[in-house]
Amino acid sequence: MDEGLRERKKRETRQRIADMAMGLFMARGFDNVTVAEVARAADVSVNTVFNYFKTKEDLFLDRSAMVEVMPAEVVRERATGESVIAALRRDFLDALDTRHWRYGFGDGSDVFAKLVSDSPALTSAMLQMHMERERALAEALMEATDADPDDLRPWLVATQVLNTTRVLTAHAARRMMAGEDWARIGPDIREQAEIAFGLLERGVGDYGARSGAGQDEKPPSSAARPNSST
Amino acid sequence: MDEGLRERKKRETRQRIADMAMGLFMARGFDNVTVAEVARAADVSVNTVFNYFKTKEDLFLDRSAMVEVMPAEVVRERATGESVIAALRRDFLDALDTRHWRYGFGDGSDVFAKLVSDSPALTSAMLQMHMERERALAEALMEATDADPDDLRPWLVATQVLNTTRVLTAHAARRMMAGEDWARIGPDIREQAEIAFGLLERGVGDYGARSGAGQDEKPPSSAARPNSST
DNA sequence: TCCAAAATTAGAGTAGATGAAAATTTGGTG
DNA sequence: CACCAAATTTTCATCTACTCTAATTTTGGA
Repeated sequence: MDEGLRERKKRETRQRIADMAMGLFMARGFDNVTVAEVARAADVSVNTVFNYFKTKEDLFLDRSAMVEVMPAEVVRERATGESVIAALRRDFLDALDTRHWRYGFGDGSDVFAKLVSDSPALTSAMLQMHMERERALAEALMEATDADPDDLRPWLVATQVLNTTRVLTAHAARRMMAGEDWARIGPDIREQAEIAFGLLERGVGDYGARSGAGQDEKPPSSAARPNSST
Repeated sequence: MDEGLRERKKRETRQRIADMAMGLFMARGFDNVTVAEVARAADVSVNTVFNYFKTKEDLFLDRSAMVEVMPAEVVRERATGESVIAALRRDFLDALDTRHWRYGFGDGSDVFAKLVSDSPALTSAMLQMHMERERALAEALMEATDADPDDLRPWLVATQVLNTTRVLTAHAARRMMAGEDWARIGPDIREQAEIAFGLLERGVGDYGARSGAGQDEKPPSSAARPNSST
């Protein structure tokens, strides 16, 4: 009773389309595959494809769309006394250790990333998804802090933390795509993550301040200065 | 000798196309105007339009594309002893005072913003431009700090500061679009900008940390705590 | 068995974009 | 001035994503 034959067939059809699409995309790149080809491969009409997926990009993003709301969830479920940054850092480092795909650390994340970076359309779609994540996180932060609508801090914190993880993820992806071994990448990313979240928590400070002396090369000033909390 | 007749005509044609396009977009919205209409209005063929502008979006962004590199320039030309954040804050506040369009504070920026927010295609194009700005700023920061390619701090700082200004600008635009008077918006934005750049410089800290007491509402802790520098 | 709703398909059309080959315009030269 | 070669524009043809409407088929249940 839970799911009639009709519902099941629909789900199967949708899945078949998505699978065939992904297969073709992997083999030949997103832009080099037409929706018509996907339809043929899935043995349906083009209209049926667009019936299940609003755009061609959705064929690719289908699953990853579920990750969209996750940072917001992490914040909502954080422990008492845990700061927003602490919660998100914990989540990020956990994903790093377990090589979870929610931050692009999964095993096949490199081909995924290459597919995206090779296609302007997909890149654009990923950006939109990123904005959606920001919005969701900002809303969660507004709830969490009871901020009034004109307080921009939820939006600022949301964009800062999500762009931080985005930069970290992108860097990891770049190195994975270059064929580097995860045994080397993982620890490096962790190190960079500590720095990155440090910048977030304790601020950028006088990063890049020009002084007479040559302390510019790797400013240890702000990033490394532990001046508050924990 | 500086500019032959040929060059001048090209420039004029390009300008005529862009002007006609902008006029139509303003009047009827970006998505409701076809390239064919723009071509007819400018009295050229569709292919000529695409000869001058790679995409329809470029018809709209033409000029604003020049703003793309500006934050990077500001950093490159900052004074000795001035930190990156300080330089960009100075530039931002200056634009705020003078209502300069480079941060969307110009007089017609609201219609511009409305046009963008009403069109998914334009919104997407703006996001791409934002990423390009980030890349340019990150490169400038890499130069400025002599960072090696695997140091992510330039990228982190770049994305944080540019997204900060983006949030501030977006908020101003929203209120301008709502018809609010600049006399009210301007000072508010300045106030929010102080908070925002403060978060950047001194860090998010334990923003949103849940404690037993009810100090969550507007956490004065991190944002307001002057714990380092200047 | 048959009906009504749901799912799929067919068909026509729009818009952005690309490519190549004609046609026109332009700058310079004999 | 006449003419050539290069640059510019136009014309024409084509592709692809996507939309809409009207058949057509499939399905669940009476």
